[in-house]
Amino acid sequence: MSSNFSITEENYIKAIYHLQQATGSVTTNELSASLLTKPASVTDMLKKLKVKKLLHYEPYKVFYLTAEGKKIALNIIRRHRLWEFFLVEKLAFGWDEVHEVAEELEHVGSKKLVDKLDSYLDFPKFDPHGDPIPDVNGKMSIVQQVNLTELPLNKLAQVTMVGSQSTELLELLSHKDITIGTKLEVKKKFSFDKSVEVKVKNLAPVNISEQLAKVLFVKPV
Amino acid sequence: MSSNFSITEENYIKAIYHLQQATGSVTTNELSASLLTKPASVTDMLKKLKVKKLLHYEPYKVFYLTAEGKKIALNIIRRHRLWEFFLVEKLAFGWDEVHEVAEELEHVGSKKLVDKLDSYLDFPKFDPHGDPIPDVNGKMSIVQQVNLTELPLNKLAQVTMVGSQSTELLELLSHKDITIGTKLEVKKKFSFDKSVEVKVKNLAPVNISEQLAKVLFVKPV
DNA sequence: AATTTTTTTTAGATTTGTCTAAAAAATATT
DNA sequence: AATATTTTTTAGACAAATCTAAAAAAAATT
Ligand SMILES: [Mn+2]
Ligand SMILES: [Mn+2]
Ligand SMILES: [Mn+2]
Ligand SMILES: [Mn+2]
Repeated sequence: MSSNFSITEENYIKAIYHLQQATGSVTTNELSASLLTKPASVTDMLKKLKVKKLLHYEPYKVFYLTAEGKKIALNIIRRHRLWEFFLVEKLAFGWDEVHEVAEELEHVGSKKLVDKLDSYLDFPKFDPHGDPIPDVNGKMSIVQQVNLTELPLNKLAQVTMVGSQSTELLELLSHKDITIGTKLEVKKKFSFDKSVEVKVKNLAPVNISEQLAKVLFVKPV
Repeated sequence: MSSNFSITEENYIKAIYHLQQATGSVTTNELSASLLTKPASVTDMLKKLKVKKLLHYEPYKVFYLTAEGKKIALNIIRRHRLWEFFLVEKLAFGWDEVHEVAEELEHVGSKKLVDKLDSYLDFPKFDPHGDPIPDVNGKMSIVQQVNLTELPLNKLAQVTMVGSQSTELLELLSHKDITIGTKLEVKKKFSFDKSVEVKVKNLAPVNISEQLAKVLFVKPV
């Protein structure tokens, strides 16, 4: 039994979910920008999602998912992240290559497939980018994490999440020998360019630019 | 890079391929029956596939895929059967449960995904029903197989393919301890009901009805 | 060879998701 | 408070894939 919603509807639901994580609600323009469609198309879909009781929506107001809408969003995100995990762990994809493929796989709705995949992967809690994977009930692990720029000096911490999935970021992190899970300490902060000197394991310290630090999230250990 | 064709187009292409395996060409009515659509809808799509140079088609004539159309069909079939293999071998699906799921997964077109999946599965040559899996170049293994009803007495043979994917067949075969690969010999043929007595391994002989024998294909070893 | 039946195509309508252009509402600026 | 700008919605059109009903062509029957 595949999902009751079209691929298009699922993509809207997921996009609304992600956007409303920031402020609790979304605007037409934000959503149209995020989906690369025109605001007029968004309005059409909002009406449709309202009829299906997935969205709280009144004309000219901000909108947000109903409890049911959120449940469906979490299920799509579950599928997306499980497939990303599969692609990296089993098929040896790089984490910069998995998003587009997962964007398609996430729409295969068979519950049996998803739950068996979850079990096969040993119920992973985080995807290759460090984002939490909702479990079969939609529950996700919350990690008490901070941006690397906010980590105090000499406090041992572990990289938990990256804020970008670009090939360029992966290249840079590979070069610096940093992945999700890497333990590090900030040894020095330079006010001139806001770069930080970081010690990874027992290796020589490496310099991390402000731009890089901003996309690295860590959990003190 | 996903496939250039819509899911609908892919389903038509694949259906045409399977139907033309029998006689080399297909009719509008055959195709509409196989896809559960109306003949008028089929005609529309035939014109579209002709424009895309995937189909040899003239109004009121039988039609068949071009070389390009066949290539695309084989690629879809490759994806379908690789996913079926994955579902049975890795996710512990029964072979009666995989078809519908593969029907969706086959439309995820990423070449990298398919080739990596193939490699991960160790380049399987046959799917769980014994159907050959096209390789990356569209080549399939041909098995010299005959229907069980045509196997001579006392000739050792191996089950290579099943002609149905129903739960009922799987149940019956499991009960008789027969799967793809099982070695057996026909010991006796009964003309009254055309059933056959078959010896599997060193077990006591089992009786196989005419209906069952007709969906079992074997290769003499 | 003419007629009937079956098959296939055409014509026109419908649904989903998209767009552009214009109107309406909300927000910001003077 | 009036005006200008931005945001959102409406109106109408279009492409893809489907349908029903009718017309045309092919095949089968008499
Ligand atoms: Mn998607
Ligand atoms: Mn991810
Ligand atoms: Mn399909
Ligand atoms: Mn199969």
